[in-house]
Amino acid sequence: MTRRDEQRDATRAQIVGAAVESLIEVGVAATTTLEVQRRAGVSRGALLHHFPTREDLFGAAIGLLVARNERAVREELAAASPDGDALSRSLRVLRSVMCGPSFGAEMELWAVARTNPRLRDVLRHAEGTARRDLYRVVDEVMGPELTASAAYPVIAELTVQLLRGMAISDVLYREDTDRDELLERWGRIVRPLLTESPGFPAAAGPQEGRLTERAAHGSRATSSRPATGASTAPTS
Amino acid sequence: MTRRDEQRDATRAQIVGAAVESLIEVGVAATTTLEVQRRAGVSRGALLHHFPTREDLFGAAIGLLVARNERAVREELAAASPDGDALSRSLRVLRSVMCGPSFGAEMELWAVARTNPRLRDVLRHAEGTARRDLYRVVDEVMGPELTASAAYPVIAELTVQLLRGMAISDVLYREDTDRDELLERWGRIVRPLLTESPGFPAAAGPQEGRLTERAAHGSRATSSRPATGASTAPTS
DNA sequence: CATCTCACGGTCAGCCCTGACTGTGAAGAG
DNA sequence: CTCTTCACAGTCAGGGCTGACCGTGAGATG
Repeated sequence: MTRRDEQRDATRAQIVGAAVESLIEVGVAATTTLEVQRRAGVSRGALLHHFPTREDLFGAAIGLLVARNERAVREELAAASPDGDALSRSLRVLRSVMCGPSFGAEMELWAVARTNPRLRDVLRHAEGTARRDLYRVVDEVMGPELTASAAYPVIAELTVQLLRGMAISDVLYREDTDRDELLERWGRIVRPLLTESPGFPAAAGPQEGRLTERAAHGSRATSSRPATGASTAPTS
Repeated sequence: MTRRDEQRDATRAQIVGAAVESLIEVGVAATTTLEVQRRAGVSRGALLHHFPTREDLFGAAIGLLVARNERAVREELAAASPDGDALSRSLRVLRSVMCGPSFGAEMELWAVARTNPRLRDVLRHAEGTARRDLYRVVDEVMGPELTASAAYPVIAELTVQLLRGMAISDVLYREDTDRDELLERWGRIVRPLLTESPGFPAAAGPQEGRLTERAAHGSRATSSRPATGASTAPTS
C-alpha cells in the first residue's frame, strides 16, 4: 500500500461519497457527473479517471448506499429502546431506516432501472451480494426466538415487501397517514403466527422454507459460502 | 363543442397518450418533450401550446396513467376465472395489474418525485382524486363479503402497500422469485381474519376503522360522502 | 365579407451534460 | 540521478433538451 494507492483510494472514496450524498439529496436525474465532481471537489479528469462512465459511478455509489442502509439498521437496532416485545421493536427499527432518505434513494434507483438495462445490470450486480445480507440483518433484528418459527421466512419476506411499499408511498403521503400504526397492526396480525408451535400455520404449500428472493441467485453467483444447508452464516 | 374544440381535444389526447406510452416504455428520464412530440406526431408549437412546461405534460400524463391502471383492474376482474375463493381471486387480479409496466411507470414517477417538488405537487394533485378511487376499486374487487369484516380496512391497506413493494422488487428480481406463491401465503394468513366474526381481531388499537390513506385528505377534498362513522361506503 | 381569435408550425438561442483529449507533477523503478 | 508510470488537472467539441419566439392559416364572429 504505497502513498499513491492511499491517495487513489481516498479520492475514490471522496467521489463515491459525494455521489451517494447527491443521490440522496437531489435524486438520480440531478446526480450528473458534474454535480458529483463539484460536491467531491475533484477535477473532471480525476472523476473520469476513476469512473469512465456515469454508470460506473452509479455502480460504486449503489454499493456504498446499500452498505450504509445495512449499517443504519444495525445502529438503530443497537440504539433502540427495549420497549415492547421483540417483534414490535424489530418492526420499528426496520421502519425507521426504510423511511429515511437513504432507502428512498435506493428505491428510486430500482424504479429508474426498470427502463435502463445498463443501470439494472449494475444494480443487480451490486444488490446481488447485498440481498442475502439484507435478510441476514433482518434475521439479526428479529432475534432467534422469532426466526425459529416455521412461519418466519414467509413473514420476513412479506415484511420486507411491505416496508418497500411503504417507503414508496411515503414520498407522496408521508404526512397523511400513520405508518407506525399500520405497522403495529401488521405486527399484531403476524405475532401469533410466530409464537405458535412451529409447523402449524401457513406451511401447507407444496414447497416450504425460503423459496423467494433469499435463496435465489445462489446457484449462479460466486457461491463463496458452502452450499450446504446452513441457514445462518457467521456474522463476520 | 365547435370543430376547433374537437380538434383541440383530439390533439391533446394524442399528446397525452404518447406521453403515457413513453413513460411506460422508456421511463421518466427518457420521456423528453421531444420524445413525446415525435411519438405524438405533432409539432413543437402544438406541444408547447397545450403543455407549456414538461411538468404540465407529466401532470396530464399521470392522470391518464392512473385512470388506465384503474380500468385495467376492472377489466382483469371481469375476465378473471372464478377459481378459488374471493380473496385468492382478488389478490391475483390486483397482482396481475400491479406487476404490469403501467403500474411500474407510476411507481417510477412516485420515486422520482421524492426529490422533485414540482413533480410531487403535480402527482399529489393527480393522485389525490385517484386515491379514493383505488380503494373503491379494491373494495369492488374484494367483494361485499370480505369488505364487511372489521379487519378489512387494515388488511386492504396492508395489501396495497405489499403490492407496491412487490411492484418495485419485480424490477430487479422478477424472474428470481415466485410472487404468486408469496401472495398466496399472504392470503392464507389474512383469510381467517376476514372470515371470523367481526370485531375480534386487530381492532384493539386506540382508534379503529380506516385511519390511513383512505380517510386522509378527506377534510380538504370535496368530501362527497358523509363523514359519519359508516365504515363501508356504497359500492357505486 | 372583413376581422379576429387561436390552435398550431417551425426555428432558434441558451443551457447543461458527457466523454474525449492533452498536459503536468509527484511517486516509484532502475 | 534518470526514466517511467500514473493519478489527476483542465479544456473542448459534440449533442440533446428546453422553452421562447414569431409566423400562418383555418375556423369563429360581427
